[in-house]
Amino acid sequence: MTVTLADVAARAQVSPATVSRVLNGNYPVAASTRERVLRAVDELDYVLNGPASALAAATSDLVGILVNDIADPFFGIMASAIQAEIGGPGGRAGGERLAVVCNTGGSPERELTYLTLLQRQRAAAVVLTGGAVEDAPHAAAVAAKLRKLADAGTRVVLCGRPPAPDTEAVALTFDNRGGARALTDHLIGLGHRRLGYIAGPEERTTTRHRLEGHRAALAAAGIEEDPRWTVHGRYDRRSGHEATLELLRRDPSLTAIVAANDSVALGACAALRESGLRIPEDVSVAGFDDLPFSIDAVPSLTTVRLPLAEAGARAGRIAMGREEPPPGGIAAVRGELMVRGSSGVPRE
Amino acid sequence: MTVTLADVAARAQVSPATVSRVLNGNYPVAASTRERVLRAVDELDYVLNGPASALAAATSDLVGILVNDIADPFFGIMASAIQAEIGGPGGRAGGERLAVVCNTGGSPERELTYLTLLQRQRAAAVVLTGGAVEDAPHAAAVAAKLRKLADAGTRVVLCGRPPAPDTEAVALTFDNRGGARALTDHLIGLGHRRLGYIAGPEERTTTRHRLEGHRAALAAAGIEEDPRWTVHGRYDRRSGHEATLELLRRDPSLTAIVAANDSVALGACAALRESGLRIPEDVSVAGFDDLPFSIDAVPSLTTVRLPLAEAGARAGRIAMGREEPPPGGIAAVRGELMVRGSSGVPRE
DNA sequence: CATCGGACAGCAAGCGCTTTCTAGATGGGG
DNA sequence: CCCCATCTAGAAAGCGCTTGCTGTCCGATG
Repeated sequence: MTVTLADVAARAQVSPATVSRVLNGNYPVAASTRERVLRAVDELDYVLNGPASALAAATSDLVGILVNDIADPFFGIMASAIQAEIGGPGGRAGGERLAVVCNTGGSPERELTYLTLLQRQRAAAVVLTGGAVEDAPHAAAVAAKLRKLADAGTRVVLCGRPPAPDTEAVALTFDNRGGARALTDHLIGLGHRRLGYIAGPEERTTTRHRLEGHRAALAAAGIEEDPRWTVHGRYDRRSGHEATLELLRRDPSLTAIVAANDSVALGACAALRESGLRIPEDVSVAGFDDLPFSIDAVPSLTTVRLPLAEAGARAGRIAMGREEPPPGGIAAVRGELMVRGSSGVPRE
Repeated sequence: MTVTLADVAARAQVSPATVSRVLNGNYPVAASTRERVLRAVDELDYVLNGPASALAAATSDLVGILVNDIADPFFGIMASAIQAEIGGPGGRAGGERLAVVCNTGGSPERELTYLTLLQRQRAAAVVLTGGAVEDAPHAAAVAAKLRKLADAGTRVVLCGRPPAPDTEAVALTFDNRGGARALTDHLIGLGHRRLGYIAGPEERTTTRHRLEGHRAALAAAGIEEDPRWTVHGRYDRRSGHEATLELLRRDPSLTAIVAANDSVALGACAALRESGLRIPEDVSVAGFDDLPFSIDAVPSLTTVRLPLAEAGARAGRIAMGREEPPPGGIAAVRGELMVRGSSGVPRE
């Protein structure tokens, strides 16, 4: 029924071993023989059996990319960059690898299951993107999994994620703390003293780091933070909308709102506008990430640009062994403050 | 080194066959035996070898999702919905499948290569999303590939993509023509007579269908189209920005601009604003797709909502054989006109 | 009490490929 | 002119799992 290596070998009048060697190209085969084999492959329309070769060679050409939310451009951009370097079809890399992205939906269990699935497939490499969940047992489970993957020869790279201790995983970490600090510093510099903060989900590292940076800026300026000024939500627009209304209810005198990311900031803008407040005359708004749509917002969004594509590309290259990992296996990727129209001098 | 089925069997004092049956659960195994096996699996931290079982069973649990651009929420939303139904970890489905998304970047060659890679992996199903390229040889090559995949037992579903003739592939097609028609009808109804159109890349089905719908509306209203009113570009914001400036240069008297999709529309809005034109007082703008950010634009975008998530979910279920394919293997998915602030009565 | 059928468990034959080791050529140097 | 180094191709042993078929044990049946 299906064409096998043996069929090709028969047609080309060589042994299966030779066909295999032609296809893998890592063993000398005479040019004439090679050509004969390739012709047979073509004529029979032969397609290598992936599982069989993975089994025999004890390695596969699968590379996994884990993302929290595939519908979010934040992850889409990174995934795209990673994949381009992994070299799926058409990539810069030579061999054809199946770069696959797995959507964890932010759930720790799914993350673990995907990791197991990739381990099961004997993946060549795995790149984990996005913040981790701050749950000790889960973190330990993930670390154990990563260790096992590394043992099995799978290269592990973390992109935009804190390092995993006791692991061989290379980590490219975003400097969320520093970016948030710079952002709030900017707002304080404009004269703001009462700043609302819409944070992400409580248990995520990204959430915590950004919040810490924000608070560090407040502390440095001698501003005592009012607990009512912080609201937690999800990393989406809707959440920003709701949280803003809540903040406004709690303290109508806020002059600035700092959001966990750009989507949240956009939701905040909508809520402010609906409440009859002008941006930035009445309230300044700031986001984080600098996704493509942020510059198109009206007014355009003040935010922190994260080099998502660059970091992803680098992670991809490291995963493929085409770039040296950073010393110590850890590198911090810095963000850049982008001051735009949504932030201004506070009223009064 | 690595733990194998045989190791587990030895530890549980049963034969490898029994362990396999416990793990696959499709053969009667006494409860006590099963428990003993599971304990051994746990103690040894055993992970099934995917390639080996795929080889032996001649099937794998891999499901491929092809998208044009993973960084575009249009595809992200569909992919997410498909994946949720495929049942990757945590999905509704029972078995654990590795749902993987492959980024073709809109390139026909990559698309083909990914298809081959999936065929090589003996994928259980493949879902192709997004418009196809209108190139006869390529279309034929894809059709041939899809036929081969189907022959090998891979279920093939097209989501938001025109049917592939002579193929067993099930197609869930977006009614781009109808949506575009309704959108332009709306604009004409408001009184617009000079409408610019920013189309997508020339050779894509989606581009052509939307443009045809637009032109049908013009024709029905007896409006003769000026060739200068159409500009082709890519499906991104930047393209919308450039194309709008070009349209304005060609004919400053345009009162409406219809964009190939929402991202393009946003770019158009930015360009109009920079040119000192108000939306919709001076120029109305319309998009397509109704992505999440469209409602947040200022003014919010008049567009056509495509039920991306619903269509993706359905495609996923069909791919898993959990839902009957539509009669004839083809179903049209209709869009819904969303009239918002960016469209209004033309000036003068 | 002998027999029969059902419920489990094991044997062993592959699945299609890779790779080590071996063998046959070939050709150049001593 | 023979031998050895160099190339190239083949034989065959798995890789780790699934599954058809064959047994075995046991309670139920006549």
